Amino acid sequence: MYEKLISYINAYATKPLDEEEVKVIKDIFVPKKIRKKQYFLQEGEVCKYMGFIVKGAMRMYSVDDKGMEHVLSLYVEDWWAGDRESFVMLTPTVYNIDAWEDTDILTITQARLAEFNSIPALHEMSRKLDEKHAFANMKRLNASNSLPLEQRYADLAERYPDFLQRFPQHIIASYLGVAKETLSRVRSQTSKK
Amino acid sequence: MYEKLISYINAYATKPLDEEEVKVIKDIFVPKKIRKKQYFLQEGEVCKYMGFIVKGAMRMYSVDDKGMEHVLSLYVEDWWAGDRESFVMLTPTVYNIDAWEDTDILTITQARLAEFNSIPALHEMSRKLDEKHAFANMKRLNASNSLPLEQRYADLAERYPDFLQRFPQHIIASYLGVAKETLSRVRSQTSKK
DNA sequence: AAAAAACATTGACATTTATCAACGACCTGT
DNA sequence: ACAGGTCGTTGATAAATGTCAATGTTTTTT
Repeated sequence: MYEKLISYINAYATKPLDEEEVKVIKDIFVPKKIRKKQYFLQEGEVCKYMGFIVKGAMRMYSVDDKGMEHVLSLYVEDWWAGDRESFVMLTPTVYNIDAWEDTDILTITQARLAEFNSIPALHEMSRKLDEKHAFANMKRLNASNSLPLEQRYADLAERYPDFLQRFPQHIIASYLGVAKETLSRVRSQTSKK
Repeated sequence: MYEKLISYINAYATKPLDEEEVKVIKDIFVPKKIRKKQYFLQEGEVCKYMGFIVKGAMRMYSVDDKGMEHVLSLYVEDWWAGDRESFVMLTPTVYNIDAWEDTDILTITQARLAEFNSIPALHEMSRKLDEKHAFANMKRLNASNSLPLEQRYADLAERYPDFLQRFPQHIIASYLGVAKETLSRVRSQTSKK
């Protein structure tokens, strides 16, 4: 259960976790199971936990005026699920996160994370994650304004092939910011080439 | 010159800077002037400095295959200019930043910032900035997929009225991810109501 | 096994936005 | 003062995407 998390943290760290730290990590991260279709986070709540996905798949989405869902993030193994803004600022979230498959996660609260800032590798990872998210979002934003849909889909397929395997096309379409019919047509056009 | 930066850092800090720390800050941030139209950062370079804008206005943009510019960020007083990804990872940037007005900035290098991680307020601010950027981009992404342009423009006008004053409309249009003609038409429609 | 739900595709059509071109207003540097 | 650039607007048209509806398939549930 914890091996994945340990090696994930070490991958981000300058100095790997020592035995003592590993013990602490095992202590402060609480395992949970989220069944398919169940919420991990709901609009209006404060995001109390960040969750490291050991096994499974989840999605984050918002719901607009007309009740339409807009997928903002997809998560599979080795990703973190949660709304960092809500988590850090303790403000109510405007997003929802639910499980797309039965999912095992390791959760940590803000209080416990702050408490163990003393573990440099953990701190470093957390820091780098923020940066990584900021970049990733910036790039998506840039792409959505400058690249044709066909290319954005191809990029996604290359970069995160897992997504295409594990989420249905209408979810992928929403993630790319287009109607499911549009994605369907772009795909059929592309495959004819 | 430094007052703006000091109070900016304090605004983010749990514990304000003490005198000693203020002295250090003044030491490690180097003031620079960037004249209108000059580059602060160019595609292909590593972003060596993050710059706190004391006075002036800048923009970050990318250039696509066809030579079109896409504005990703706009900066005025009290904002940070730079590509954090490049800055932190020491990788070449794909963005350009240039001055839209004559600009005074306070710059800091990655080495010096790391060196003074010991100043908690500085560290805290840097951390929170990452989060803030990630959120802001996430929200823009969400908005661009779920809100009509008219509303996105109205939101921008309300949230950052400065931008509309200080950048021409074709820059604002690019920032919103639409052609300048489209923004022009949306504006004229809106004003008729 | 049957029924229900979720999913993907296709067609017809409406809407939004991009593109290309032209024009005039307004800076701005010399 | 004027020449050149920047800026904003408008029109005509094309392209991309959204919406609505129908259909068949697959998957899930009972």
